[in-house]
Amino acid sequence: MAASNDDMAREKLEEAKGYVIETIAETMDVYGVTPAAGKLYATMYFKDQMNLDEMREELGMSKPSMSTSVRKLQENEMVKKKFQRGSRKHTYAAEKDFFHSFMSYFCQMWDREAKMNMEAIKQAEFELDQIFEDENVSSELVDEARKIYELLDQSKVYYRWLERLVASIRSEEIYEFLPKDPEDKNT
Amino acid sequence: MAASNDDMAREKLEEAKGYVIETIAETMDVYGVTPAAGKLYATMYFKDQMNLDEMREELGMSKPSMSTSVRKLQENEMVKKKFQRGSRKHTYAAEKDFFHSFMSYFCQMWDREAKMNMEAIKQAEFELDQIFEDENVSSELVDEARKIYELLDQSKVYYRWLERLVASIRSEEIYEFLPKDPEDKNT
DNA sequence: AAGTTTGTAAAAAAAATATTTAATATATTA
DNA sequence: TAATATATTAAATATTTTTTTTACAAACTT
Repeated sequence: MAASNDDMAREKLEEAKGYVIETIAETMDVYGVTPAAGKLYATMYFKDQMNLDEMREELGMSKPSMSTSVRKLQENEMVKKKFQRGSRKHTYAAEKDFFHSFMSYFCQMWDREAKMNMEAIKQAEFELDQIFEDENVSSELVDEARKIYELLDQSKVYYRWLERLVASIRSEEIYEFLPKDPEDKNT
Repeated sequence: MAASNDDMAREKLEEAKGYVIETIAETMDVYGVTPAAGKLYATMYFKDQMNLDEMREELGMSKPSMSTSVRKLQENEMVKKKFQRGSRKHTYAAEKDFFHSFMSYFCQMWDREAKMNMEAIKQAEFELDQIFEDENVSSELVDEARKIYELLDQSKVYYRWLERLVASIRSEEIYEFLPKDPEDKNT
């Protein structure tokens, strides 16, 4: 009868993992990954490490699909490659610290958003300045240009804020304002 | 010759807007919208308000496409419907405060992520507890279950943090730690 | 160095998503 | 209330994205 208890326990254990795997996979779109990559990460989350063949086996998908998914997850620093001698298979481990994944992904996104838009605004301001410098332009047009200029100027406040947000997350300063675990006196 | 100067100025003005429109559209994927919706928002950003026909005209797309895009943008609170009497056309205005869009979109996403995963973890814990309560389960299996339990317990720290982050953004407390505009003494 | 295993790139297929056309519903005005 | 204008839904089409199949390159082993 001991085996039967263990069988039931095993089933419950797998069910427990199943709930979480499914939900992580479902919410991984927040981190901009495909369903396959989401499912893969969620699966790896409960494993110590996996190689491409184990992934293919576990998810029932092709190896190149695992290869691309794992690469995408590496870009977001949600998966790390483990160097292990003795086997020629590459093995990978899921980053289990969600704070790290959060930082890596959103900082990357926001950085890109801020930099690209700041650059575009700079170009736009260059054009607008030429309008302001030309004394023969009608005042209606100058007013219109000034309105645009002010709109862009205002938006820079946001992009600069985004950049400071990114910096405070990367430096972990943000956790002084918003502690990871307010109960825990150690963090 | 005055007209010529105005023509040149007009061209520069449109070019200036063009740079910014293109880049906003390109970076709008951060806010999880389609290219069409991104382009639409970027276009509306420089307008006071628009109706569906003007959108279709401006972007050269179909009206239902504008209808769906505008609805998606409304979900993220990036566009608001303007009630105006006299015309039976609905008109819409872009939210020009990027802080508001940031809040609306990310809080929605993170809220969903935290709530769904917390719920899944609760279900998983229920299953695991049954294993712990059964004295006939082998110690190997109990250990395995305990490892999972601890992993999930640790992840709750992150989800709770996400919830507090969301709350601090919605309440605007975050701007006490990270002011919108550090130069400006008014905000 | 040859043979084998593993990983990735390129091309093709499949699936998912977005867009349009056509049809319908809703709302406004007369 | 009927006529008309506008918006939305549904079905079909097109496009994009994801996944797989196939082919190739790199790395390890003997």
